[in-house]
Amino acid sequence: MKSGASTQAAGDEAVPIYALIELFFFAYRDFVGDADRLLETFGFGRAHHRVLHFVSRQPGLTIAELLDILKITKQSLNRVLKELIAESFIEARAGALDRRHRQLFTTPKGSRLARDLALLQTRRFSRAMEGLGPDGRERAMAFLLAMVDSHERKRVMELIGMKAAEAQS
Amino acid sequence: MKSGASTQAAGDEAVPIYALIELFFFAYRDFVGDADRLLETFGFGRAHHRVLHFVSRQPGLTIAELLDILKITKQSLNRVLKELIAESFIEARAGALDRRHRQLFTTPKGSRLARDLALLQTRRFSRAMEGLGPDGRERAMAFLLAMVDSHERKRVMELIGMKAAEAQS
DNA sequence: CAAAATATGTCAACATTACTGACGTAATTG
DNA sequence: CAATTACGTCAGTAATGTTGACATATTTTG
Repeated sequence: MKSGASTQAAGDEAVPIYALIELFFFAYRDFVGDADRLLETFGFGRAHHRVLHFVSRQPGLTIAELLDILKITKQSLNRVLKELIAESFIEARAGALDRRHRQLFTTPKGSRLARDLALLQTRRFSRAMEGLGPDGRERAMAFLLAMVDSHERKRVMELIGMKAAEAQS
Repeated sequence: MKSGASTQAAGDEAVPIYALIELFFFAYRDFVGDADRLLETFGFGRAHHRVLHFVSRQPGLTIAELLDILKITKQSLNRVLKELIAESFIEARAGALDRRHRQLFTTPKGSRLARDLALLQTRRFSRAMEGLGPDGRERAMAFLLAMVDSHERKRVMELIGMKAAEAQS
């Protein structure tokens, strides 16, 4: 058995990489914190943010498609979606082809909030990139993509419009 | 005004970096998912994980110090801590110097679970690193550290035992 | 066309994790 | 000994998630 290998996949002598575990925890906490503060001023939480984000990114999304992305139950979605619709951040129309479906769209007000939230988070990324050299962004994307479950990776790449070639380091 | 700058910090024409936002979201979801599944078999949640993790990393931690790391209220901490103590994953002893303090330690059982959880997450990191070239780990750490709030960065570096020199790209 | 399947909405009950506020107790400090 | 500190606990509330059951509108199928 090779000792000191970089992968340390063996079950015997593996040493936890505490630094990465804790960095990921703190980085994500501060990342979502940006959005949390803005959402609070509207009386919204993270659940509202996720719904607003994916509807704004994929206008015309149906309830079923949204549930599949968020992986929550329809009862759970319904509460936050109802609030977003009641306060005119999102609009639901009967499906164009199949009227049983409801297609979701952001209103101008909803689009603006979604964009403001995304820009807050973009700002944190941009600042982080400043100290990371010219290929920092590609490297960060490759790292994050590699952290995603392998069977979900293709779907995530489609969602973000990433070409397969960009995935390689 | 410089247009097309890589930082795009200006308020006018900034374009959200959706790819990074969404990758970070999915990567973190799958990362914590590993631990969630193991914790479920013990009837524990993420709150228990965080407590167990930091106590195992810093034996002798007091309640106040733990609250400061987790940034939750003592009432919130108390419930999960009580369960972890009741099921002998964590032990609380009166403070060595000041008996008002309670110092927290993991039991052998608690250490084992903490280690298993950390190894699950380490495994995901290790696999991710395989496709990222030899300096993937340093690059990932630099990226994540740069994503942390600047005023928290020093403290996080101390916690993970990172020297200042390693922070530069 | 009637029956079945599909997409969604809704009601009820419950769990986890967080919060605020108030009060109690033990130990230390001045 | 009085004040402060560290912690525990009780009560009430909120956000987000769950399961299960049932209603409604629409489309598809036999």
